[in-house]
Amino acid sequence: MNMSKAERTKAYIIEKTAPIFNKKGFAGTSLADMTAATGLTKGSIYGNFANKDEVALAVFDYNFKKVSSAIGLEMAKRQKAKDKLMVFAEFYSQVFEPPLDAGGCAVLNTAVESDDTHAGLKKKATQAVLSWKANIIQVVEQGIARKELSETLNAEQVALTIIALFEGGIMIAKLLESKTAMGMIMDSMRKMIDGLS
Amino acid sequence: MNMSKAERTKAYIIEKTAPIFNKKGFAGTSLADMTAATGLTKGSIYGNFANKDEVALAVFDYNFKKVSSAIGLEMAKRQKAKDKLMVFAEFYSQVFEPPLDAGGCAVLNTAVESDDTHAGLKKKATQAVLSWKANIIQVVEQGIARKELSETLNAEQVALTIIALFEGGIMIAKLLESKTAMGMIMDSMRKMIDGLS
DNA sequence: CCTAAAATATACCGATTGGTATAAAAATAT
DNA sequence: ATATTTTTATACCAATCGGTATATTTTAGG
Repeated sequence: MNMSKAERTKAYIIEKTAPIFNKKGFAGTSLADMTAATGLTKGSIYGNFANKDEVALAVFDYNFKKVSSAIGLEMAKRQKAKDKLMVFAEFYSQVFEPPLDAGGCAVLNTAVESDDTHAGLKKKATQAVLSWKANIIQVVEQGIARKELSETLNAEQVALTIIALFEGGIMIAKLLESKTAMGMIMDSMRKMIDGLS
Repeated sequence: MNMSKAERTKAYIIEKTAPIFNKKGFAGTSLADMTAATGLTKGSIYGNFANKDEVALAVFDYNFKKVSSAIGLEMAKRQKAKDKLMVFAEFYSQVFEPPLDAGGCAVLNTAVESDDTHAGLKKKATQAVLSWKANIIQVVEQGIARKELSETLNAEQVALTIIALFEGGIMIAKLLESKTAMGMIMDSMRKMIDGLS
C-alpha cells in the first residue's frame, strides 16, 4: 500500500479510538483516553488531526462505513425486494458480537448525543440516516416496479419504520442486555416486511 | 405547602437543570452550566446534593415521571386495550412541543449515554423501560382476558415493538428535525396495533 | 425580636481539560 | 549516505473540571 506514515498513523488512531468514542461519546472521550488507547502522545495525534472534533468525525465515518457496507453487501446478494429489506431484521445479531460490540450502533449513539450539542456530528448522523432511508426507498420502489410490491405502498414510511425499529431495538437490547428482546423486535420487523402488500 | 427551603431549592435545581441534562447529557453538563441555569452558586447546589450524579439521577426521575404520568393519565381515560396502546402512537407530538421540547425523550437520551458509562443512570433508564414494558404487557393481557385480543399474541413482543418504534422514531425525528417523519412512523405503529389479531 | 440552625455564597483546592510551541526522532528523496 | 522534510515526543499553557472548607446570610422557632 502507498500509504504514507502519516496516513497509516491517522488510520491507526481512528481504528483504536473508534470504540471509545462510540462507548463514551464525544463529550465523554478525553485526549487522555485517546493517548491511552493508541499508545501515542498528544503531539502525535495533533500532528495528524487539527483537534478532537476532527478525530470524532473521522471515527464516525469509519464506524458507519463498517456497518453500512456490511448491510449493503448482504443486500446485494439478494434478489427480491422483501429479501433485501429483511437484511435489517437479520443483521441485528452483529451488534452484539465483537468487534462490533464496540458500543452499539454509531448512528444511534451519535444522533442522540449530537442533536442538541454538536452540529458537525449531527450532520454526519443525519446523512447516515438519510442514506439508509434512500437505500430502502430504492429497494421498495424497485420492488414496486417489478410487481413484487403494491403501488399503494408508501416507500418513505416503510423506510423510516424499518430504521426506527432497528435503532429503537438496539437501544432497548443494549440497555436491557437482552439479545432476546432484540430478537422479538426484529421478528416484528420481519412480519411487517412479510406483510407488505 | 409544607416544603422547607431546602426542599424547594432542591426541586428548583432539578426543574432548572432538567432540560440541560437532557440536551447535553451527563458528561456534557458542567457545574458551571448548572449554576448558570439556576442562578445559584456551587455551594448552594452542593448543600442540597452530594454531587453531580445525584442531581442527574433526580433529574431523570423528574423527566421520566413527567412523560410517564402523562401517558398513564391518557391511558386511564380509555377502555379498550387497542385504544390504550394507541396512546403511544398519539403522544409523540408532545415530544416536539415546549416545554417538553427540552431535548427529546429522557429515556432514550439517558439509555444511550449511560449504557457503557454510568451504572446509576443506566439502572434508572432500565427501570423506566421495564416499567413501560410491564405497563403495556398488562394492557395486552387484559385485552386478551376481555376477548378483545387473541390469546396467541405475544404480549412482551408487542410491548417491546411499541417502545422500539416510539424511541427509534423520536431519534429519527429529532435528528432530521421532521415531525412528518415521526408521523409516518407513528402511523405504522397505529396500523400494527390495529392489526393485532 | 432574638437566637440557633439551616441554607447559601465566597474563595479556594488539586486534577484534568483541550491544545500548542518546540525539540527530538524518524522517514523520505536525492 | 546525507540532507531535508515529515512525523512524533516532551514540556508546557491557560481554562475548566468536580468538589470543599469556611464565612455569610437567611430561615424558622421560641
